[in-house]
Amino acid sequence: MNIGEASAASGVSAKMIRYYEEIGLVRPAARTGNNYRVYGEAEVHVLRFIKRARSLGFSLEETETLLKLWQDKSRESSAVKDVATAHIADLERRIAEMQGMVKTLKHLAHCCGGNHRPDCPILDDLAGDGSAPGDSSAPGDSAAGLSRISADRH
Amino acid sequence: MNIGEASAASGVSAKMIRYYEEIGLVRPAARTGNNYRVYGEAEVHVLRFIKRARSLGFSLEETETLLKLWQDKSRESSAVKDVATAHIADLERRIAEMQGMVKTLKHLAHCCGGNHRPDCPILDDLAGDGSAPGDSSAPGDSAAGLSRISADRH
DNA sequence: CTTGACCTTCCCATGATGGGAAGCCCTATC
DNA sequence: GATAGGGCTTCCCATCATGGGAAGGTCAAG
Repeated sequence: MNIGEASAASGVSAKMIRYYEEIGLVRPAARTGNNYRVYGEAEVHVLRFIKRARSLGFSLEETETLLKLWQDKSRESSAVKDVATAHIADLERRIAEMQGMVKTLKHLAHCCGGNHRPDCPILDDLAGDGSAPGDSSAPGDSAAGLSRISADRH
Repeated sequence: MNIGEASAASGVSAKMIRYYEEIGLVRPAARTGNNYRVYGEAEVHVLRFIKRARSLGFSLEETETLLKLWQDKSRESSAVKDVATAHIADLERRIAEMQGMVKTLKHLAHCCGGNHRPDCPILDDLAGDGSAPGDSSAPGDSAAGLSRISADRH
């Protein structure tokens, strides 16, 4: 199996398969005479394991841990559960963080007329108080165009 | 005000203030004779605006848009509301995605004994079927140590 | 005059992924 | 046999937002 076929069989892009090999997450693939990587069912199985772990939000580092536990037949299931439990806690923390943002934003959006008039509680909140940006001493427009952000996309 | 004071007053690190200037999110600060950046209240106000927008999860690109709207006195509040609404939708999409992960993980963790024995439904799920990694034809351990991931931290 | 705390610019790293160039290999078609 | 196309290789670069740190200039206090 070439890398393209292994990619199709595992759902991991060829680019990522090479990357996983480079960082040592998977063992270096065997090579044919023409220097092509060759894969068997076992390697594809490992790639699918990684793919599944990634889809559950595990980092590559956590995935490495899980992969080692998977291959360690004398593992204790508590070790696996610990990794999963820590990951759940991390996800829940991030979910709560984002839910807080959503709550605030929904409140602000609800209070915003969303019409042709300029008064906007969303901007008022972002500004901290209700004042406009350049009212005290500055020349006014402080955003001079995000050239690097908006233009350098290709 | 030097950059350190502006940083303390705004909550934005000096590193980030320089970066925001570099990418054009904020106007280049005035300089003193010794080439130090100087900031006034208006600039700090802008930095706080950015800080608040970031804390609500807006990207720098979205923040740029909001900043321009803030400074555009003839804006229509609907434009601001549109940005916020799109961001809320994005957050909710990501929250739902993570909640799906949590749901699956909690189910698996619930089914896992978490004891000294090796059988583990979490690993079984990641493996797709119930088989072990190297059972078909491979030499066994496919994770050869994530040297780049685990060792190169400094 | 030294020390320490600032400031400056410049380069590099993160995490996980994609894009793309330059070049080699194989197969199918003309 | 030549050529076209597609797949493979390595290598470099980009993302997004942020931090670390080096090398060197500047300033104020001791």
